[in-house]
Amino acid sequence: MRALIVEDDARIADLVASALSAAGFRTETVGDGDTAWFQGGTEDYDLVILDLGLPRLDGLTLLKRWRGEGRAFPILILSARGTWSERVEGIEAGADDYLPKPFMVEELTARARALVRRAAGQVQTVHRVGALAIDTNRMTVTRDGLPVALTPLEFRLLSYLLLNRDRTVAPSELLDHIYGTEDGREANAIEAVITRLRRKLGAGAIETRRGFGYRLGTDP
Amino acid sequence: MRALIVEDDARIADLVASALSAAGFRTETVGDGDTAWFQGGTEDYDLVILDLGLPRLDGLTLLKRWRGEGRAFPILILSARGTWSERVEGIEAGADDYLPKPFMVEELTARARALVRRAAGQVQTVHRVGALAIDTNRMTVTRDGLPVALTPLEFRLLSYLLLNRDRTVAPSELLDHIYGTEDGREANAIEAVITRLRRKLGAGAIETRRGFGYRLGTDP
DNA sequence: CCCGAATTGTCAGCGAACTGTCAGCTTCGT
DNA sequence: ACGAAGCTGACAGTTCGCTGACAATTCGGG
Repeated sequence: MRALIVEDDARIADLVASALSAAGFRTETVGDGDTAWFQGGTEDYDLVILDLGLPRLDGLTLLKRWRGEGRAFPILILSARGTWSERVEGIEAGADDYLPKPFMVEELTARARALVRRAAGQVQTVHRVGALAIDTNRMTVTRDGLPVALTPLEFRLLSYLLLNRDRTVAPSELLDHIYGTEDGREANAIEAVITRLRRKLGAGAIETRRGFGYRLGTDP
Repeated sequence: MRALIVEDDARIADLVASALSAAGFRTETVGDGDTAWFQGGTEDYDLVILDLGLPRLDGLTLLKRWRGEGRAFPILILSARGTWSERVEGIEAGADDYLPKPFMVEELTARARALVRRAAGQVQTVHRVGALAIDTNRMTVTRDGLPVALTPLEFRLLSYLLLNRDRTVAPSELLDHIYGTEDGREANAIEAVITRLRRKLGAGAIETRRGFGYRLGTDP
């Protein structure tokens, strides 16, 4: 889960970032509208937290432009001015939810989760790769139709490979994405997880490209 | 099955309309209280979805007027402001159910179906899961035919798992849905309720997927 | 208004599952 | 054939979830 935080007040940005991190998101923060426009236009996020009072490019304008471009990520608006008409305006412009400041962090994380769930519920979440069927919504995996029990870490790793199944993913990249920005594990940790995954999914499920990294196996 | 959707936000109205259509309803949408009052007064519906924040005629007033006229269709209230007192007020005014925004469309359709069934006098609200029979209308549970006494909290938790029985529900999601947006409990509170439920329903009734969450046991 | 019972949140200890590390082995590319 | 990269089994530290006990809160009745 990747979240973009668009907020010029550094204190609030930090608050939001730590709250979302605790809720399982990986967060990136930008402080002005121009940068946000660029980031949101080129990267894919699962959630965007958008402050309306921004320097250089107004939040509402930014929102409309993104939607005009067909960007579909869920957007949650933060605003100091909590009037009803402004809320309606935000929703009409394509926001998915609206939270007036000041807010409780619990409420923020609760709504963030709800948004992501809602967005996820509307897309097809079953992906087939060889003999595997991976349901990212129910968080289940079957192999030749039989359910396979994965641990959370294994599932996260598999999901990331699935998300990038068209290319080879370097171990260092896996380290970055599977774990938060926490303290560093030895690179070998990834290999251990790969081994455990292969034991459960079959040897051909994940292929190694020596010197580069891993990718989902195209065939058994 | 004919449903009237009273909602001024076009995006939400569309969402609700498509969800109900998929659930087998014929839908009509109106965007303000006056028109709704006319439609609901002259036509017969099997279900009305009512937004409280309406232009021209407030939702609650509309509801009371309809009931005062003897209109008996089931009414499901949608509201952004999810306070408990408001919910009580809506129910007292004659609403049959209440759903706070943001909501999941699955939950909406599930409740809509339940309302219609209830109104039709078909007591088809008994769900069977393994040895359990759960009556969401009379709020009773039997295990192998013998009644089981659940506390309100236990029943709410069980109901939510029942509503989402096809997937694994994260503890944090349970926290969000079982309790209002009230002050935060420790996550451990959920575990305590689960333990008490298992003692009453049998160990296999609720299964744990470590690291992911809970789901209703498919079999003993 | 007070008392007792039922309900429900919190805490601490325990056991099991998860996962990082290490050491030795295998495999691959040159 | 050799070295580096990757694999894997074993092991141990840590986390996660379960549960019994207790406390706080709610609710109903007298």
